[in-house]
Amino acid sequence: MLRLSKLTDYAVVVLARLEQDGALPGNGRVQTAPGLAAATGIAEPTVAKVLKILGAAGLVEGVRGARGGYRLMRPLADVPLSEVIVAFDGPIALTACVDGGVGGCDAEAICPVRGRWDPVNAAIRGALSGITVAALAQPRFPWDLPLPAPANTAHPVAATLVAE
Amino acid sequence: MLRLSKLTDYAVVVLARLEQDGALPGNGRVQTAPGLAAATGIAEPTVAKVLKILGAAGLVEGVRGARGGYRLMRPLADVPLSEVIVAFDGPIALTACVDGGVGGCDAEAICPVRGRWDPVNAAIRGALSGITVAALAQPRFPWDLPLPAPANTAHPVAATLVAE
DNA sequence: GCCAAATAGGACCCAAAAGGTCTTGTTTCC
DNA sequence: GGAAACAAGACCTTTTGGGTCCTATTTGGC
Repeated sequence: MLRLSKLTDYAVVVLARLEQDGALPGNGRVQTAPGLAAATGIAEPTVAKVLKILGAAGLVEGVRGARGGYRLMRPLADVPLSEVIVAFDGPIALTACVDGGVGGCDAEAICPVRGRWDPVNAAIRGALSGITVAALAQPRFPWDLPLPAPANTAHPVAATLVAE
Repeated sequence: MLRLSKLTDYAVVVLARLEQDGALPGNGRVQTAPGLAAATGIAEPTVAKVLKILGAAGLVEGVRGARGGYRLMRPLADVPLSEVIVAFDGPIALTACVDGGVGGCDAEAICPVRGRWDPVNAAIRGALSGITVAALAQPRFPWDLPLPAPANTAHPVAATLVAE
């Protein structure tokens, strides 16, 4: 349905809560999975699963043992939304037969749209790379956002497309 | 998985084939569902289903009876990709709790990203509205594309994002 | 007037994927 | 040594999409 998984949505909420609680790199603060579950209203096993995936993606760091917990590895202003989506939903591609894939489609010889989806996928990727998780979580007004670090083209793009 | 349904993919192929066969408004030419199935390699019942949905969306017109068939109602250069996606996948929205939806999420009171997904969805919609079905089907080189009618910003956007 | 061809519309079944929960193991602090 | 918390994986349940089939209706040709 062109929807991303619920876990991705939960992940954004959890990440926002971690930053709100000050569980950032540098200081020693961490936040436990049960604590995040209580704060966000998401079931605790689900929060644990989300944090594990975020840890594997390098977005959070787990501290084991008593008084352990999780902390962010980067401020959310440096985390593009696409990175979270890729961690939970896999590579961003709208169709299977894209990005140079050769096998799998038995109508390849007569398919008139072969390879044509690539710009579409690139457009989606770009749009999602240009929005940081911080932009979803904190500010009250989108025009107050700091521009993301890698691509300064991101913001004008979003602004243009919103006016669709 | 941030994928659109296979039916949407089939729809683009079928639409492209219809235009290729000259089943356009104005002239009397139509193309039958079995004929399209043979030409595209897609199973005939599936093609029939795709055509029914396209007909309900106002993209193709069915002519009943013997020597009947389907024809396009608009040239594909006037059909934004988003229109096809909406017909098969429903409204383009990455999450459930967007666009002013109030009920359904029991953590609404404490959710820090409430309403924040809207610009993201708008960006995706805009990107998909700026690409026509004709752009996916016919040209050999993307820089030869005619600019879509409603929004001339579409092409620069895609070009920028491809360079991500 | 009858038959064949083709769309219209819906119901139905199957398979795959996602969501969520649980269990076990490991680490660290008190 | 015990408790608290993360780490990793297996498992089950539910939902959704994909695909097929059936019946009704319409129209052209004989």
